[in-house]
Amino acid sequence: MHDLNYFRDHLDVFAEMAKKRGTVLDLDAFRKLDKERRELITATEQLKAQRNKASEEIARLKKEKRNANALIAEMKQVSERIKQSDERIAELDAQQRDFLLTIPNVPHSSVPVGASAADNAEIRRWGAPPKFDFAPKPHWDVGERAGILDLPAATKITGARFAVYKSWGARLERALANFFLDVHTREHGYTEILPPFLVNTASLTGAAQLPKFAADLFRVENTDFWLTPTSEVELHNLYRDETIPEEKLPIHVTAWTACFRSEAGAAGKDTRGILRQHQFQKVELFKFTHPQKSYEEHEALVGNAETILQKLGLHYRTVLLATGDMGFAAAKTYDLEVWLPSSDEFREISSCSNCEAFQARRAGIRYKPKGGGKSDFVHTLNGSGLAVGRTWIAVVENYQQADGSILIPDVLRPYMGIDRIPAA
RNA sequence: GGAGGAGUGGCAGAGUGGUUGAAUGCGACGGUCUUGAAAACCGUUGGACUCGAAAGGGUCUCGAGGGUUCGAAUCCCUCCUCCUCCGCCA
Repeated sequence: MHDLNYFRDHLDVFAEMAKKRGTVLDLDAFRKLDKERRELITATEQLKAQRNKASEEIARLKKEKRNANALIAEMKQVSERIKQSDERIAELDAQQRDFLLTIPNVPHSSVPVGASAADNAEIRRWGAPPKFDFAPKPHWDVGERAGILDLPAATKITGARFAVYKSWGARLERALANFFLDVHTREHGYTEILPPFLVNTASLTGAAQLPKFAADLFRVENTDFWLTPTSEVELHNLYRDETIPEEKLPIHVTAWTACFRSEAGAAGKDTRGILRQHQFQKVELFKFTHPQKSYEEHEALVGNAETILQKLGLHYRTVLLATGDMGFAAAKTYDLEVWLPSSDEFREISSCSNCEAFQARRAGIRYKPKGGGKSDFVHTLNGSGLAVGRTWIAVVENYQQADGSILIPDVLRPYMGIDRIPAA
């Protein structure tokens, strides 16, 4: 959500931004609503001041045992008017809030302008595609052949877009999550968090998933609980409605959770295999930073995620998303795309965003400057470090062998206890 | 799930309809004293929004939301959270 005053004073900036992101804003309606609201607030506060003064007066008259009936009668009228105004103001507030909540963040000036993923800018590549003396198979083939992935079983138990991992496949998933957390906590200085997997409406609104993206979420019936779509929600809300002393910044946290997404708009997309699931695991990186440090922290965060891919020896590229391809809350986003040899393409495995004060404002997360002074909103950053399921795919595809076995990258061997998943 | 109890400022803890945004204590900050520190003493000390160039005004805020009233931290209703006991349970 944007700062109301800033928004009001920079409507042209937002019109321009909407154009870049490919949406339209009804700014005339906003102007009208805002004008009525402000005038009404000013008038009502004057009435309240009058009432407060009269209340003191009444108290004094009563103390002196004098008659205050005339004043009380007058205030009765005033109170009635205040009540009506307050109701109208509440209506206008709600309308204004609803409007502001649906406006996306303003892209940073370094973000390429463009309507779609085609306009994204490749920043760098690492490594090289592995060479095969046979045609590499897609992960569902490799997984099934090695007996580590059972999709029919998942369909029976739950339905489409769910997976059952078996034997070394289950072990690999667990090994990856542990490895990620160990690197981020031991080498990158993040504090490990294990949060709830169910979150409430306020948390989702604070993290900018609601009200706009309800259709992408699973909700638990008859409760205010939703299945978390990403632990970004939980980590962000760790400090909701809190003011953090500046000397505690930056705060770096990481969490492993399951993530649940309805994939409402993805019918027919990536239906084979486990690339796009209703449930997947992810290790998330999250930072609360001083506003002036957020862009250097952003680069560092992307580097933290890249480190994982490098340690695993997986070929990948780093992409700067264009305005039209960015998420709602982001001001700037890098995606990491890992090489999948079966389809000869890069696929997203991490998305690292600087949301600046956008989420912090929605959730009321401030910092108090060292020398005193006015508190201000922190900047928040999030990134996958990494998506576990997609890393599983990348390892299985990139390290598959002609005989159907799968080599284990060196860094994972202590976690797996073997150096190769045998062909079944 | 059943029965009780409680939610007040950074913390502890008063306050049950009228100059109470809130006593008092602790903490924190500034000062006096001291070679330095402690102790003692003096003073300052929530936040959000808003009008104003500033000085300085104003509104809101005692878990949340509603209600009663001229006026609510105080009375009523709903909800949330925490604590105690019982039951159930990984």
